[in-house]
Amino acid sequence: MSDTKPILLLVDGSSYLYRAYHAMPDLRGPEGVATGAIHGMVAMMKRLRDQVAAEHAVCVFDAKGPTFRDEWYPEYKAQRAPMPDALREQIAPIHEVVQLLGWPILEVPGIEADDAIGTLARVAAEAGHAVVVSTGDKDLAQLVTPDVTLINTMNKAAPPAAAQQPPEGARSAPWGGPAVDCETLDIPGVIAKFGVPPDRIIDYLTLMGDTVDNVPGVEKVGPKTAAKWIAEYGSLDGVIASADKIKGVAGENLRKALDWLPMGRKLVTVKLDCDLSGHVPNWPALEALALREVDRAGLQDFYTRYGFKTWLKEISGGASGTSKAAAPVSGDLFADAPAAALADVERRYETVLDMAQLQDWIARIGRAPLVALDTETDSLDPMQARIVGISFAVAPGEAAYVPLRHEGPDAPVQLDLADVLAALQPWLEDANAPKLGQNLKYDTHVLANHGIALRGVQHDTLLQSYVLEAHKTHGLGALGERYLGRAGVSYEDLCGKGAHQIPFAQVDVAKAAEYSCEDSDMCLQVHQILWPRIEAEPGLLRIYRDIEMPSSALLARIERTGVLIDPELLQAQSHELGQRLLALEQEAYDIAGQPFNLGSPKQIGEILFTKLGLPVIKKTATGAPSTDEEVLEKLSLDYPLPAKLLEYRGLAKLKSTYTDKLPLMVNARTHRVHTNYAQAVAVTGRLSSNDPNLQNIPIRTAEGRRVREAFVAPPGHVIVSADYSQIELRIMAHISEDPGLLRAFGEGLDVHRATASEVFSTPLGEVTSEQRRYAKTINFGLIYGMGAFGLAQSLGIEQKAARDYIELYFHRFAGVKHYMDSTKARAAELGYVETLFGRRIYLPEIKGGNGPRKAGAERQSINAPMQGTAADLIKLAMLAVQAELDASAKSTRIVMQVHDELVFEVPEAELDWVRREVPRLMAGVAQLKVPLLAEVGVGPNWEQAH
DNA sequence: GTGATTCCCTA
DNA sequence: GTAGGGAATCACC
Repeated sequence: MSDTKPILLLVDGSSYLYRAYHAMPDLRGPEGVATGAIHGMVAMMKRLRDQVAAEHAVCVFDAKGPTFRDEWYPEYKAQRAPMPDALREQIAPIHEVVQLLGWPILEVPGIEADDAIGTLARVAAEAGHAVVVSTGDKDLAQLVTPDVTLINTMNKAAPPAAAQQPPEGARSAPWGGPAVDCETLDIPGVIAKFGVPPDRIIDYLTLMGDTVDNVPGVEKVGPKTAAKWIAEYGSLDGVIASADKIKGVAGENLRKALDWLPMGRKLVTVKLDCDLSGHVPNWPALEALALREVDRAGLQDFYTRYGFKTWLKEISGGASGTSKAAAPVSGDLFADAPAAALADVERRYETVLDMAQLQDWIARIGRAPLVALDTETDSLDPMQARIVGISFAVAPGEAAYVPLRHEGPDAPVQLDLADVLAALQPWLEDANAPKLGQNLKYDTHVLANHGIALRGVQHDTLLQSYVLEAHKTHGLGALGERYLGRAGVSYEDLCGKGAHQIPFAQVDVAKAAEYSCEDSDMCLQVHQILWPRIEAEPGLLRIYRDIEMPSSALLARIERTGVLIDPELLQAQSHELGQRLLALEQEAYDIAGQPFNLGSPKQIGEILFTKLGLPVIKKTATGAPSTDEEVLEKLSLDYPLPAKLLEYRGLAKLKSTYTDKLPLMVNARTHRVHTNYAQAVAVTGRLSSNDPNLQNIPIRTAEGRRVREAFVAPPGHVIVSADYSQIELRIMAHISEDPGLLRAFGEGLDVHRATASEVFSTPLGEVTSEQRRYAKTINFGLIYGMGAFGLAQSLGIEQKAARDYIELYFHRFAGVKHYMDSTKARAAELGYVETLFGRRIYLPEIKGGNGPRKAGAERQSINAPMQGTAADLIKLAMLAVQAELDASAKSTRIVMQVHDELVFEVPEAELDWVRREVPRLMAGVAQLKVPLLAEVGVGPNWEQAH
């Protein structure tokens, strides 16, 4: 594309409407009206203006009502769901604000946005313009010519006039073209993405069809086959001409579709000769489409009405608010607009190599209202990692990197690590010096490894993103991409990956500085976008400020404490397990008549089903005969080998995952095991634990439980375990207000027994253990959003019988039934569910998903509020308990959290206090309509503390 | 070496 | 039926 031609920017407003609506959280303005789509559109239109140096532009929308395609084909778009009300009511404001932002808009009755864009693109190109079409719709790839380029702004944005390099870190597509997420499509780009050139896109779409618009193609033909055929036969006509030569099911389907294809082609072809007179002044001249100045006063009013505080501040002349130095402006009103920040802010990154420079930066971070920091280290293990360098960002674009332990022939002489840390220590440890970072729990460990106690942590972008949209990814690269329009250099770009990875210390200092400064810088800028969004939502603010931020610091402390294990005991168990495995292996070989790998499901399948001819009970996802526990259990009733395999599996699992592994995880310095709690992984708000996972230590079997004997207390101490009793059922009772459940918990009954008593109409005292077991399974099923199928499976009964039980249950516990129905309905309406404390869990597929996915989302909508509220409660409990331990200067330490259980290491002298206070604090974190109950156990090890 | 598959441990 | 982490095998590069 020529860089001298004037640029016309065409925006496919309709395609972005939907995407803005679905991509944005369900934001609400001051009066509770939906603003998510408006917000998304404004962000995108602002960003587009910044990124494309266009003189002329127009935002095109679909008009209401039928178009010529409906006349050709009445079923056109017939499948499409009506526009959601929450979006419909945002259309008028979107039109308004797009115009206020200076854009001409175009909406022509009877003409779809695509056709208007196609026509404008053709006319403009003929008049000597370079045309940029911004759309999320792949169909428009057919418009691409040397003068017409497509960009997809929601994903990736780059000025189209610039040479198009795939972003660093983008993987090559299989055919060697630019990565698919580099969304600038010129002719080579289209070929790379679709496998066919732009002038064959129509043919390609015709073959595939378009389910969204309800245009059929050839059945079973997707992108791969369509591209393959076109490559082979040159064009759709070529494919049609060779239809009888094409083999297989696809060929048959093609022959069936031959009569349809001409109509399909007509429908997917964008019309390039629409009459826009009367809608574009002086059509076909384009002068009327000049991009205008923004209407400041109008925008001010608009932003006020819809509660867009950040933009309001910005347009009212306020700077970013964080920095003395506002972001340098490139002559555009919106240059420091959040969504455009990183691309536009001039970068002033420094590499600090002498003491004077360091002192200067220490002064700057001391003055700055909020500083982002990031440590670079030599290890991913937070307890081992040592600093290689550290960076700070004080304002957008202003950051410094202090290299400390870079090695190699080209590495410059660097400041002494100890000197630098000593100089930084007062600021790092100053609780009144506000700091932020991305996952500062990690940096807290790293600094602690050097004897520095990081304080003054006010924000963490990992947790901000998690609180706002837990279901998305929260890596800094992803955040940069999502909110700043660029991902930045990735760690892999810098260090490589896998076996080829080099230590950070061997990275060139200049590159390391760029990377580290960019990370801190991005973190600061992402914060400027996310923090206002959290602040604006009282529920989310509470979760973030009162739960997640303090939990992060506490988790760092718990991880650092670690837990003492007895490696010798585990090694003895390993040895014993090894002996028994050896024996089992031999027995299995004898029965099978040959040796085979007992660890290989595939080989087990061959022996069991092929050689020995046992019946196949069920198949795996790939169609192979399953050998899982349930299957082997069934088979072991009639055959000897499956029982051996079951026993082998169980013991092998214990040995490899636990008794072998845990001793290897003991930290050489502390002689303890330090897990890592991932705070932003589980969408419901739970923690997860890894390296090692201490949340899945066996308990179900006596065999497995022995592993817990190795989790011990040091001399003079005991292990105390405190766990919430039936916390999720209690939460269900609270939310549903079901009288039966409320009463059962209120009276302190055994809830499963009480459930059985109701369901089976049996007096409480006469409930059999089997009835109780059924009730317990039902209760668990309810928490998981079960259906009859699941219940039948886990009880081993007919689906019909399971359905009867469920019906009976809902009859007796009508409040629970009502809760299930209303939470599903609410989730479908809002697209998310909430915990008692206001944590949000988005369920995108409850609206958009297909059958099974939608059903899955409905189950999540039932489970997530319970699991999530339980997660909130135990986090609050941990904080409350630790606060009390600190306040009364106790030495008792929290050593583990296992979802509804807290494990403590307690000096014997504090045992009485802990037994009394911990359950009291745990029960007191919230006042529900049922009491919370925490049960305490004490022992020399974790097993005996239960 | 890497990623998918299968299996299994926890709340 | 919910939410996680992880080991071993095996086909692939």
